[in-house]
Amino acid sequence: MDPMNPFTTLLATVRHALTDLAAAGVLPEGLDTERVSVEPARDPAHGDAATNAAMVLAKPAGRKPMAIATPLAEALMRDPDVAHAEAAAPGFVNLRMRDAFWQRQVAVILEAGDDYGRCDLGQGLAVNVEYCSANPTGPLHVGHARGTVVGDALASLLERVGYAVTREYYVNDGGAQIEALARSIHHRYREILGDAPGPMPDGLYPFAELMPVAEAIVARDGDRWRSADESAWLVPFGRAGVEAMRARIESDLSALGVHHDVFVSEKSLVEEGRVDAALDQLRADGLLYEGTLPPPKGRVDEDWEPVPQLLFRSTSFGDDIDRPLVRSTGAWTYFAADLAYHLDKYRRGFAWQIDVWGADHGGYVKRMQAAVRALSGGRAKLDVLLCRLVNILDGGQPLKMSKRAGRIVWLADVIDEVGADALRFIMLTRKSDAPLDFDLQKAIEQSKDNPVFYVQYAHARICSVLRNAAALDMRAEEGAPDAALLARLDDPAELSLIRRLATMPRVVEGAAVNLEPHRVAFFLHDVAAEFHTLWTRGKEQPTLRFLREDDLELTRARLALLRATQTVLRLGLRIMGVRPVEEMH
RNA sequence: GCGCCCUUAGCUCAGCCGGAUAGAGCAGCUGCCUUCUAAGCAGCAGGUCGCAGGUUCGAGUCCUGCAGGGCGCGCCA
Repeated sequence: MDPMNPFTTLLATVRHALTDLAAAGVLPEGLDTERVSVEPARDPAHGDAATNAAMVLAKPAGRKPMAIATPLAEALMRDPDVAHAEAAAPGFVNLRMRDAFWQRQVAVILEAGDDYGRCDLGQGLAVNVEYCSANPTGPLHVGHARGTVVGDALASLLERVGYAVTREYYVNDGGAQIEALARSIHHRYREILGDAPGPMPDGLYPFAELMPVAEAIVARDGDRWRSADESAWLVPFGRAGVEAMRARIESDLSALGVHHDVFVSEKSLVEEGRVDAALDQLRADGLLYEGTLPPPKGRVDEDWEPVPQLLFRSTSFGDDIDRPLVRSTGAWTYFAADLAYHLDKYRRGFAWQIDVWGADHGGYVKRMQAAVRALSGGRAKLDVLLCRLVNILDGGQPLKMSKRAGRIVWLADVIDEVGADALRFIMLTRKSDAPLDFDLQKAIEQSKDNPVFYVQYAHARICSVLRNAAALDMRAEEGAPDAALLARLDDPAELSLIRRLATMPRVVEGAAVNLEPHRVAFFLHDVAAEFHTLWTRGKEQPTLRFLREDDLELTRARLALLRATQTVLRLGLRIMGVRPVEEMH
């Protein structure tokens, strides 16, 4: 039960009325009211809210829906907050609440302050959100932005509804890509020493950001690695590269306002024997075997050779095919290390794990979920949020990145140009599995095509009025206003805005349980729209202006509404990780 | 061939664990700046919700099939 959510209040009211009807013999006793809900009315003509109670209970009660809806409406009419209740075919009960019910929400918001929209849905349950997790082989580029922003907003959202959230980053600091990093740095190293080693070979990293790493090695070690055997420098060069790139990535994340609680190193897991331990556990459960996988069907693969491998029986947990754990080189597969990592999360107390991945890893979801189920004995759950690739545009023209040619748009550069706020907001304006265009020009132009400014403008306008109020000595008071004062907020546009604000708790809950942070962005857009409407009406009709020197009481009421709106915008933006601005430039 | 995701207005997308007459932005058209910031507002126009069945009192939403698009399909991450 969430006291800040007026719709849960109404649901309780409806359930109470149903109990009364049962006591009066209109309904059977002991009906299951689990499916009864109260939702905001889509059409204002239907009132403020509607309940499906009569339709849901018709069958179990053995009554026609309208035979329940009619007495239910009568019972609800007795509630002092209900202005009107009526049954409507095929069995809705439409509720219109008294203005005071909505006006009270302004006080609820102001009393709650920063805690508005919080609830205990999560009941303190630990959840681990792993996101970004880019390989430490280079700085973050724009392609990393979406998953990073979505993961971070999701983490904030889950915190908001009462989960104990850990933000985590998995560092793939082992394996072939680190060797490639080491070789790339060695190539730069020889360049600096004047060896003219030619263009960066395919498969290595050609971008200039590795130069400082090589320079640091020259400064420290001179030319001692110049003609040394690869086996001598591969490890130290790789370590230097990982160290430098991890620092750079953390700085990129910091510029974006993202701060992970935990970084877990894949290399450490392997070195500590955690992979062996995870596989031992699976082996003990009879989930490992030596076998040969069938070749992929309908797809010609010249190189395919049937080879017996160590396999994990993931098909027992819903996967399509069993998965290999050891490469022909004898090294663990990435999946094997990931098994150890997810077991580690479970051991650290996370029965709920969320991974945010790029959509190109979609084929990986089933096996990882199977692994988490297997390793936890079915006690842990893994959700995977897939983010589709963002189309980067520059003035309407697609911008193709090419890692081989070193044509990469670095995240830090984008943040410098458009700002972290615009970037984060735009990344949250689409469902994560929907395509998303990100146009650098539009974000820079700050034109009206840029959605972040619409919301920030609303917040800035409110701040402007509050400043003007202070200048006119019509200062908004700190505490929550009383009912008599709030009763002055009786204009339809004001009440409409209040109703919108009051949906924030259910929007936040819905966004959290469905793992869809984008809903917050759409909600804020709607709030901003209602506010801009009210503002413009004040320009057209002076009696609707917020600051009325001829009516200080009304002014105080409207300032309270503005502060409540400001609070909702601020908190919503905070979930998205976007800073509210106090004025536009 | 198989798996996952997607298909809603001219374009880009919302649509709240099924709910009443499907919404927003952009593009187009018409209005609104001596007045708290016009980066805004009001209005007009625009949709067989890919197609066909099914479940249900009720389907854009759930199920099945089909079509189209995206991603992926042993020892890359």
